Amino acid sequence: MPRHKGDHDARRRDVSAAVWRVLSTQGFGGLTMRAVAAEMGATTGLVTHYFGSKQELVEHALALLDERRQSRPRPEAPDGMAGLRAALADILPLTPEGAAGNRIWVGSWDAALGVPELAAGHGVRYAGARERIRHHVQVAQRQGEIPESDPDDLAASIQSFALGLIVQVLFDADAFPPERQLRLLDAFLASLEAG
Amino acid sequence: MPRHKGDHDARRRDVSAAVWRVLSTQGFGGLTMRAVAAEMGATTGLVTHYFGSKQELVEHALALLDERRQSRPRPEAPDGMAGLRAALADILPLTPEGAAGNRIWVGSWDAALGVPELAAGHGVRYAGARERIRHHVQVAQRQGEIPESDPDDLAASIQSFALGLIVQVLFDADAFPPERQLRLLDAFLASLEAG
DNA sequence: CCATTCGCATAACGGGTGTTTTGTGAACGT
DNA sequence: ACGTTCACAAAACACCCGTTATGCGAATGG
Repeated sequence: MPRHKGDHDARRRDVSAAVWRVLSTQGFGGLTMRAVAAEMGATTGLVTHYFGSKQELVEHALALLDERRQSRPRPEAPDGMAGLRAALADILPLTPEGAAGNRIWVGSWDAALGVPELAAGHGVRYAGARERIRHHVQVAQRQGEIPESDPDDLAASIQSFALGLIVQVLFDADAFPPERQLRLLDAFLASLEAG
Repeated sequence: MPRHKGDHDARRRDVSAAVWRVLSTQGFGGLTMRAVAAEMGATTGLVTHYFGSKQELVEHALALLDERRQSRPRPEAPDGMAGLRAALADILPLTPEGAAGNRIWVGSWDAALGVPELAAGHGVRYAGARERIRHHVQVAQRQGEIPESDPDDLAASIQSFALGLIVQVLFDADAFPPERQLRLLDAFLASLEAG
């Protein structure tokens, strides 16, 4: 008979948080059962108690990456240009937490590209993101904020810009403080409006 | 007494090529001495004979990445907009070889971000790339091809676009055939000209 | 020819990995 | 009060890693 359901889930979240911390400092190459255990001052017995295997643990971490992106506090998400700007600003590593998430995300690429099935999963994810961008683009075009041109290509370009900016920020945070990130984003969006 | 200097160096290149192949398929997470040896149908004894340690082997592989970028056949590299387009097109994964190089490059990010010293090295590299882009931008501005605005920001935006496009191509090659990559690049550069 | 050196296979070593097993004290139901 | 179940530590397991030693056939040079 389980003591309390909440306790178990709460502890599981603790382990999950430790995984998150290890990933954000050591990357996937440094993610080991013992590292996670040490991160919470415990032994591997605890980790395997809540996550049966390492793969399960990694999958949970990757699922969290998605989850956190989707369930962000999205105060007002209008369509069109304003919504696009909000969505992109939400992705950028403007805060330490955002940087950690992006660092983990970028770090997952090496392992993902090595496993076709994982790579395909990422590919689908990015296609979905482009789809959402495309929606904003089309609304913006309908409202006359952006001149008419292939919305798929525009969406791909916009996501290219955001992804590449994230990578550069991770490798040179000093050169890309939050205000510059937003300035670059706004300038890019303005160039879209000018066509 | 060495048999022939050429033989030794040639064999070393063979090992290096095997490392390249392993990296482009398994990533850094799958790069092991035994994997390299198996890739050339040999044993780890051969690998350690030509590269004393794994670190030496990895460093050689990363040095190759830089080398290949710099010593590309650069037929005509004018300054300004044309040179910028050539430089960016040269980086994109338009061919299988280009895709392999970029896949290895992207794959190195996880390990690099985990070691501050390596991360700083990448940061410097990207700053250098931005510097080169900035040069083209300033020439283009002087020639009136691009309206005046902060060249540093422009360079950062341009590199963002290129980097992000590379990542998207790696994860969904079918959606980004070479002609679309170039079309997106040209459209992006055109939007710069329009300001 | 023969001693030497090279090229590499073979195999061992210590250490780190994911996983499994075992043990144990505390909390719970009855 | 007691047997059961839980949460976790402790330790053992087999495996894979990078590295190092050993051995040996073939080529080389005197």
